[in-house]
Amino acid sequence: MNRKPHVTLSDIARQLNVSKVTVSKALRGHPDISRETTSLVKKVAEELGYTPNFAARNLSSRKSNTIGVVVPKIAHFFFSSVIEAIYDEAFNNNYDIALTVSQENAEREKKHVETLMAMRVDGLIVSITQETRDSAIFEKVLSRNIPLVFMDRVLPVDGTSQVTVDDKGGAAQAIELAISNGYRKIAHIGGYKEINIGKNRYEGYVEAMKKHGLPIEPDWVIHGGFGEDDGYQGFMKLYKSGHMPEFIFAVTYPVALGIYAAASEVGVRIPDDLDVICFGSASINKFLKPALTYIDQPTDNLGRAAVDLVLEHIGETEEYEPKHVEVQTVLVMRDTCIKKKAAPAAAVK
Amino acid sequence: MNRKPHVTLSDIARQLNVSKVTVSKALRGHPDISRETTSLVKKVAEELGYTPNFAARNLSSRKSNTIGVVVPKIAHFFFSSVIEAIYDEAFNNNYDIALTVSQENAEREKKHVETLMAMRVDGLIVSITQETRDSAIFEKVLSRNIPLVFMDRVLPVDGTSQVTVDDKGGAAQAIELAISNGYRKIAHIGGYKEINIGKNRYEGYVEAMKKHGLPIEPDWVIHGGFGEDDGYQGFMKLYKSGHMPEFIFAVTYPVALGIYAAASEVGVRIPDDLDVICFGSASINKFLKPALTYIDQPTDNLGRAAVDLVLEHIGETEEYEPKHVEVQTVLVMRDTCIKKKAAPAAAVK
DNA sequence: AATCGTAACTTAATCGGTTACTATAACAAA
DNA sequence: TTTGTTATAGTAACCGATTAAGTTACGATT
Repeated sequence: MNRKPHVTLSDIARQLNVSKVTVSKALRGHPDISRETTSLVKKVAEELGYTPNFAARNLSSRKSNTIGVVVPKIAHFFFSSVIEAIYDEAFNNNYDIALTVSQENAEREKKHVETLMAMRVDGLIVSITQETRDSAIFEKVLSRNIPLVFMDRVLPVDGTSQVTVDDKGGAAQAIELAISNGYRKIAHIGGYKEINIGKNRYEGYVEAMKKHGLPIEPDWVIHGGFGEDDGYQGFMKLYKSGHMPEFIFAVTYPVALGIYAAASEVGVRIPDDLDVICFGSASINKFLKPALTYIDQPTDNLGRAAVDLVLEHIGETEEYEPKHVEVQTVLVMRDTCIKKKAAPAAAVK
Repeated sequence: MNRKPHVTLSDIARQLNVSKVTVSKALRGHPDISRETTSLVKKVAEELGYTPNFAARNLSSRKSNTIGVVVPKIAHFFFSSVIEAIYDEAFNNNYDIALTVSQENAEREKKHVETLMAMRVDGLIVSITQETRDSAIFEKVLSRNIPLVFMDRVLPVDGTSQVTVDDKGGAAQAIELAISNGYRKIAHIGGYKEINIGKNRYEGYVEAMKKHGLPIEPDWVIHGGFGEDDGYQGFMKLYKSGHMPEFIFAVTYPVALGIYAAASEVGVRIPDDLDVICFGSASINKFLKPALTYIDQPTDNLGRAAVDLVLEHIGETEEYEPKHVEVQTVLVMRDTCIKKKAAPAAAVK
């Protein structure tokens, strides 16, 4: 492709017989330049079809006005919602977003962080992959003094800020509801224990169980990934053991869907034979039969909080104080996790 | 924030007592530089923690190695899937993606295109908003000789390439299936006629109907947006008219979901009282009761084809030839749009 | 009248690379 | 010996902005 040369500040300057600095300042509304000159410059810029060159601007000003984002997935209700919020919040603050997708692959994640550093992003928002264990690359980010905010899925690295969901509290709330509805045999199909959301949701489950003096059967706690397939496998493991619980707390919405799929395959009816609750949701939940009762993660708040927090850090001139923002969850009642054993043969559905 | 100064080529050069050009070339594996020097340079770069400065690189090389993308939505199965494919395909070709989200807002869309031009993206992939009618900004892109590929939702602009789905053919296929299953009273809740996907799916419907000599009732064709709410409203309009069809072809999956919601609200049973088919799907379709039979849009192919096409255009040295790639659809049978009126009281489901 | 302040610009340097030439040495070919 | 190649590296200019540090003119101040 042969490109037409782009219009530059100098082109405008030449046309008006002023210096390019004058043009630069005028376009940025700098008070040095008189009203008339400014409007003249703007007029000519428009006529010539001037488009600023961000590379040049970033290079000389040493900032990109961009926030780098690394997420493990996009085609997933939780992340796509959060990302939409991030874009919107950044847009409202006149910041650009450089989004990258790690595909749950730690190596890609590392590459992306390097790319974003090369772009000299002003700050970074990261949600780590399922498999991320090494924090070296993030230490490198910190050593460059680039504000780093972990979102939802965090790695314990000193000096980083975090925006998370109250995983423990939300999980406990889910279990409390199940118990108050009469369930005792409660299983948990959870995520990896090495990552905060897996660990904390599991702990919330454990705490609530203990609080009510309920035993935690080792084979009723299954740890794995956060996807549909993990839910499917988890259910099958429980099912094949022949030792079925009456209730399952699923670590994510996709995991719950996997449970639905597996259950329907082997003829286990939800919620009659087995009841379920889960952490997170999706827009289509209302079309699910039965619709899942769930612990809602306010994706919009999460995204906005993450952006606000990096921006805050970017604004701080000195070493910034790491901060931990925790977003509260809300229990949303739908068709599952309902009262167990209503008056026999008189259940008013 | 006070940032540490970044390591530059000159820092490495000084350390090794060579010129920065040598370093630059070495790092890029230029044959000018000997094996030993190259590996020495790379070693020192590593030790010093060198991170290239993309702004500087882009500025002097006059290319960004980035493809700009503008989509109307993210938190939507179709787009999030396409975007994931776009990211992946770009990654495999060593290109970066600059993603922007217009939120179905033409004004934002325009701003985003301007930003991407300012970033000097090497090419552009755009899926327009529902409301985009003005092509001025896109003409501007073309006048700069920046390859522009419209994806899925296209605007008729000379000189642009397109990657679309065979909307007309897919729609016709859906109608054919309905007719072959015995339906005659077929309605269409469609999108805006001003935009290709709305227009072509509508035309596919019309053609198939005409081909089979079936009348098209004016009040059985409803044009609107592509969201859930549009489906809900569309159904309600049909319902309130008292003149109900026996079958609806929905222009998108969300529209079909809206129909489901409205139908269940007023007690119309799907597929018994009213049967439905739609264009597009979502990963959760299998959990829907009844699961929708649909015209599948191969999102992965779409995304990859779009990237491949821009890259092809970017690679062309001369004026490029606009190209139109059409991705084929696949009819996927699920629980709806099944044979009507099977042998009475003997329907083998 | 000398000094000052300020509005409105301009000059020069710089950001961190890349590109297009140029230079040098070593060795081969003639 | 002369000329030609080739491998390897260096020089200088430039990409298109921004920033810091001057200028200039002119009315105000004392």
